[in-house]
Amino acid sequence: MRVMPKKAAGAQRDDAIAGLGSLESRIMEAMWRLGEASVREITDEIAQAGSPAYTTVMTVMTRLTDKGLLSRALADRAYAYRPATSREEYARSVAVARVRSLIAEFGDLAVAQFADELQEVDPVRARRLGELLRRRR
Amino acid sequence: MRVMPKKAAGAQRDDAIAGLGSLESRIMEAMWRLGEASVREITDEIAQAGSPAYTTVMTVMTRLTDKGLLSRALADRAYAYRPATSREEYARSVAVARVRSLIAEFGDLAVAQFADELQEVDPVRARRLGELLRRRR
DNA sequence: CGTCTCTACTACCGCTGGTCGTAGTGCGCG
DNA sequence: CGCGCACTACGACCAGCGGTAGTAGAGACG
Repeated sequence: MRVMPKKAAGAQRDDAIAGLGSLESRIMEAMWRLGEASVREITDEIAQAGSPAYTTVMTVMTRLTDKGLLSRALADRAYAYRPATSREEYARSVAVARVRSLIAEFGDLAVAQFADELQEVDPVRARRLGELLRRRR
Repeated sequence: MRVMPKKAAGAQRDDAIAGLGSLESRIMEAMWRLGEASVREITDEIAQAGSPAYTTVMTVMTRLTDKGLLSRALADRAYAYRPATSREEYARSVAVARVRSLIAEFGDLAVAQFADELQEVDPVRARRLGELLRRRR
């Protein structure tokens, strides 16, 4: 059939967590909140804002499974999904990747900018980092 | 006409600098190397690897101009392009953006990971960062 | 058996970036 | 003076990603 271009799709890269799209983020948030859930449950859970269709949620959850962010197991008749990693672990791994590529790509510049930025934005954290680096040597 | 799918296109996000595509990167590198150049000159300059067609280079250079990375001025009959910013400036601005979003998104986690990673990958730079943070307070 | 629900499959949209062909335009040379 | 060459403008296609969703098919259940 001719799909009605109801709202105009397209990835909008907005509030997204880490390297995920906006819906992917919302779903992961819900998954971390619920721990284990079916597509139905997630659909209901994120129903307040923008309510995507059941099948949309399913498609995205399948993609998240392909990406290794969710795992699924048959329970009853529907799949029971659960996060493959904790939110913290995920955040950590993304942070590590980001930091690593930052240092790899920019080297000293990254270090200098990091110092500047941290100093400006949050001197307390800057102090803390100084401590960390001092203690560790 | 029906375009021959000669090689299959699609952005491949490989060796790319910063937030640019691979061809965009190669072109910017060449531009920074040459300082000022025409589409022809850049086409020749990057001709060794994968040699994109003249019009491909032109299209991408136009896009880079739209993005504000290049500026152009009519000289003789062809446009004379030049980098809008130095390589260093560009790298700096990208680094700033990356650092900023890293800190904004991950906060303490970013700081901790940065320290860890730097320590592991490059203790010398870690020491330098410690210096930077100490001196600045 | 008909209905409901869930999954699998398929497909479209918009955007980005790589890849070009074609048409139009202007300059210089024969 | 007119033709051809070089350059630009425009448009188009391709592929991948992420959001969006319809349809078909299979199993559960009344």
